[in-house]
Amino acid sequence: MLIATWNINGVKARIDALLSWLDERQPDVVGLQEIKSVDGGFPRAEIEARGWHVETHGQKGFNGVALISKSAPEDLSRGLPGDDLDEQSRFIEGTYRAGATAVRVACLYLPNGNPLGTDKFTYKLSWMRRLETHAARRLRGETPFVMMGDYNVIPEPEDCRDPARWTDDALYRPESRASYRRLLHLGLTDAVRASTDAAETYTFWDYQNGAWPKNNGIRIDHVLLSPEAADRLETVAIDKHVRSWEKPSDHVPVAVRLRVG
DNA sequence: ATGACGAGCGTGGCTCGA
Repeated sequence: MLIATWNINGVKARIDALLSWLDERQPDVVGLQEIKSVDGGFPRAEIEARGWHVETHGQKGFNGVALISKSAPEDLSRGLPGDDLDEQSRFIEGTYRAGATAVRVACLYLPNGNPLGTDKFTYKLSWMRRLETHAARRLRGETPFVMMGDYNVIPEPEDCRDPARWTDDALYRPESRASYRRLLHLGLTDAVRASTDAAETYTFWDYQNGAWPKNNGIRIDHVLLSPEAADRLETVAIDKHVRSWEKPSDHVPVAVRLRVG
C-alpha cells in the first residue's frame, strides 16, 4: 500500500501538478495539506473523473487538508480532538483497507508557530500536545497507524542546511523539537530516518533566494509509523523531482510503501 | 548594480506562510 503526504500549497493553483503526480505515482492514499480552499471549491470533479476518491476538510483562504485515495475510507473524521473551539482545519483521518489489512491514516498540517512570543507559537505547542494525546490513543489500538503531514518541525540539525539561521524560528525551537521527540517516544518511527542517514535530505525549499537550485532546504514533512505499520515498511521515497515542475509547491511528496495482505 | 516568492481574496494591497 503506497501512502504519501504532500503540502500542495493551494490545490486550485496546483491541480495540473496534482493530476500529473497521481497519474505517475498511483498512490493508494495521499494526504494533502494547505489546500487553501473551502470544501465546495476543491477541484473534486477533475480528480474523481480519473477514478479517485476525495475527502476534504477545508477552510477559506488558508490551511485545509484532504485525503485522496483509490478506494473510499471507513470511519472518516475531521479535526484534531481536544479543543472544540479550534476552528482551523488541520487534521483529517480515515481507515483504508487492502485485502485483509486495514491501515488508519492521519493527515495533519501542524501550525507554523511564527513569530515567537505570540499566540501563534503557544497555539503550535498546544496543538502538538493535543496531537500527542491523540497519537497515544491510536497507539493503544493494534491497527497499523500512519500519522503524516507537514509537521513544521525541523527535528535535528542535519535536517536543514544552516541550523544557525533557524535558532529563533518556531520550526527549530527547542520546545518544538522536544514536542516532536515526545511523539517519537510514544513509539512512533520517523519513516524517512528509518530508511536513510543521508545528509541534505529535505522536503521543502523556499521560493526565495534560489533555495531550490542551491539545495538550501529543510526536512519538515514527516511520516510517522506505529510499530505495526513500521514492521510493514518496505520503501520510503521523497519525490524531489516534483520541485522542478512548472509552478511547483514549495514542498514535495513523501511516500512510504507498506506490505499488506 | 539591481532586485530577486507565491497563494488567496478580490481588484489593491493586505494576510499568511517557512
